[in-house]
Amino acid sequence: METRRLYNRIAVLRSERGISRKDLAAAIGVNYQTVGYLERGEYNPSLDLAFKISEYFGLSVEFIFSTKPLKPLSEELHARRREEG
Amino acid sequence: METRRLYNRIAVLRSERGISRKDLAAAIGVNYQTVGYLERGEYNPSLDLAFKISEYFGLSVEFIFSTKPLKPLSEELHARRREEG
DNA sequence: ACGAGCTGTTGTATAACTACAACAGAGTAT
DNA sequence: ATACTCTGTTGTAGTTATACAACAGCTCGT
Repeated sequence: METRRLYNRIAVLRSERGISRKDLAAAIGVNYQTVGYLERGEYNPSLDLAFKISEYFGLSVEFIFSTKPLKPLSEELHARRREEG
Repeated sequence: METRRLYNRIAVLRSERGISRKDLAAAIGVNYQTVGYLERGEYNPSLDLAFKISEYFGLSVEFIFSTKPLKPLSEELHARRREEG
């Protein structure tokens, strides 16, 4: 299968919560370099790992990972506030 | 990483829609035996493939795949009807 | 200036996923 | 009975994901 490159919000979510790659890696049970690979998009996580990340952050898989480039959270939230008050 | 075995509803969804493994495989761009492996839970899909399956059925990744054994759709729906009318 | 922690990168090795070919069994239709 | 489709299974091979070690660059605090 010609693997599509997927996009994700791991770096942002991690930074928002002020945790290091090592912390996240330990929490989800992978090597800390693996987190780096994922954040840089050098390869995609397995579905199992995607679920672990999703569970850790308490967010859906689709919120964290996407087949299309992700807009910054700040933009999305700001736009929503304008629209809906 | 000791990979967890994940559960999925691929076989049911496919059967509901009356499509064969070959049809599904062609639609999502994998070998038809791969669909068999996934349905039997012999291995987990990559996140990319999980997204393709999700897109194909128009259902969320979490609806199709789960870390815990999935209740039959019939049971879940029936229970909901009882509760909510 | 120095040490400590975080990040990016490179390299090698193993495990997991996917492709592909081949065959057997069950079911269905002709 | 024969042909056909679908499914389950086995085997081999290639690609991708993960582990682990090592090192360089950066920032921050001392």
